[in-house]
Amino acid sequence: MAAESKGDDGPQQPGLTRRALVQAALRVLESEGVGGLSMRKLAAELGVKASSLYWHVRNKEELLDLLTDELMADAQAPPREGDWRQQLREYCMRYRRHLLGKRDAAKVVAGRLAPGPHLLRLMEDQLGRLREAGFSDADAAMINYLLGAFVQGFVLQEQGPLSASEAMGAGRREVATAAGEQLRRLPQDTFPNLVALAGDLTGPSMEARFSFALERLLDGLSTLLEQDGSDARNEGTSHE
Amino acid sequence: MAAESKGDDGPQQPGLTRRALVQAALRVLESEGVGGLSMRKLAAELGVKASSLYWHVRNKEELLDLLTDELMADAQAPPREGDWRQQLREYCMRYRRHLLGKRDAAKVVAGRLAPGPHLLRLMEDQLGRLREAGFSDADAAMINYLLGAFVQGFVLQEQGPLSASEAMGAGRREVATAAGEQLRRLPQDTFPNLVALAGDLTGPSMEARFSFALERLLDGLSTLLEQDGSDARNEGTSHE
DNA sequence: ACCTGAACACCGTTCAAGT
DNA sequence: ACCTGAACACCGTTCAAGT
Repeated sequence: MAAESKGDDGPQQPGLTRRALVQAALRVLESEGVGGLSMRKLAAELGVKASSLYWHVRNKEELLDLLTDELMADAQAPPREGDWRQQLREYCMRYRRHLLGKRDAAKVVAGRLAPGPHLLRLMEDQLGRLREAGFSDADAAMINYLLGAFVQGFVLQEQGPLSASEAMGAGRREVATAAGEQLRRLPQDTFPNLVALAGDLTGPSMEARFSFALERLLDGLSTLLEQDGSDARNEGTSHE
Repeated sequence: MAAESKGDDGPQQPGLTRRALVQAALRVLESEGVGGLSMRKLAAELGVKASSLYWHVRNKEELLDLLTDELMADAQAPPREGDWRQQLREYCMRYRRHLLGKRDAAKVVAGRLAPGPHLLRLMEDQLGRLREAGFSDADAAMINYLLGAFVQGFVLQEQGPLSASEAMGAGRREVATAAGEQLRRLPQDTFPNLVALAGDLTGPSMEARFSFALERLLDGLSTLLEQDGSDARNEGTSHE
């Protein structure tokens, strides 16, 4: 597979492109997970020895940087329909779905802000919508960061093993109800709230948790627009 | 250091307690970072061979579960003064400071929800305050989860290398201004917003970003309380 | 310019064997 | 019951050497 499309940036085909490297990394990630993504396996996927990779890439960190951007390659911005709130909601829900769709994506992306071209494209688009909605420049920049961190952090928890010792074995639902039982059995005099809210704490799906958090966040953002609808538009707080 | 206080749960001292194991792991984490925390180094810290550890702990995952809870051992709930908003703000800021204070804490804790006794203590306390503030049981449970995920996700980004290839080398400030320059140099016709907001995107400190996000979140939570201040208190939405 | 071979200094985990 | 020795199957990275 992966017939080498000769691309538009190189004069000859040296057998191994950075592009090919990253694509192969993507395949290994999908099939082996982040724990199985090693330089040696990646080399094998490319029919080459591990030491060869270091000609194209400084080290594994750099490879992961490239991979991070590649993970965003086919992410799509939502349609420009509805108000800003609807659009931001769609942005976050799509981003979450996108990350959930690629194996261990959140673990790769996790605190890796190195912005590649694919991410820049999405940032550009989102910033435009935020400014059109009436957010100040400073607020738009903050919101853009905040939403990314929010979704990434959330999916990280969602993709990781719920209770770590149960990494393999039981499904999420069983683990959750088991956790609920455990909470209910706590000593009621020292943990009255945990006992009382055992069901509320362990019942909601990740879907529901995400949705709840997102709506709260959007509520919070809307208060930024409520004051001044006047002409002092792009002079919001300056966050220095 | 670490004279073996004999504790209250074991009849004799077998030389190696789970407690001692975790304490040693904490020390190795502090001195070597999460990348340097290996079973072999941990064993060495305890004056023992790596294979011995597997008598006390199923595998490294379990060790990290225990470590995760131990990282919360000396976390403190904020004083009960001010309104709910002030208290929740303090909760989040303290949690952030706490994680920032322990090397690579966020990376260990990251999607590891296995709740140990220390975390349970904090949850119990926070849930109590949320209910007293007037949040429904379902909302209180959601908020408790949400705030934890929020702070953890945020600190993860903050503790990781900003731009990954610059893991070592330049300080955060230089990296940020360099990123700003890079944004400003983008083609203005395809990235007008990134060019215009380059300063707003790269200027704010992590402190400011966290603060902004937190206030937005708190704004969003307060809208949950604005409707019904009446008697239908603990009958909020049910999030199933 | 690009790739290999061989080595270095590591990993997590298992399991028979010791005491 | 608790710990060790030795092994297995891996890692990331370097660097002289090949072509």
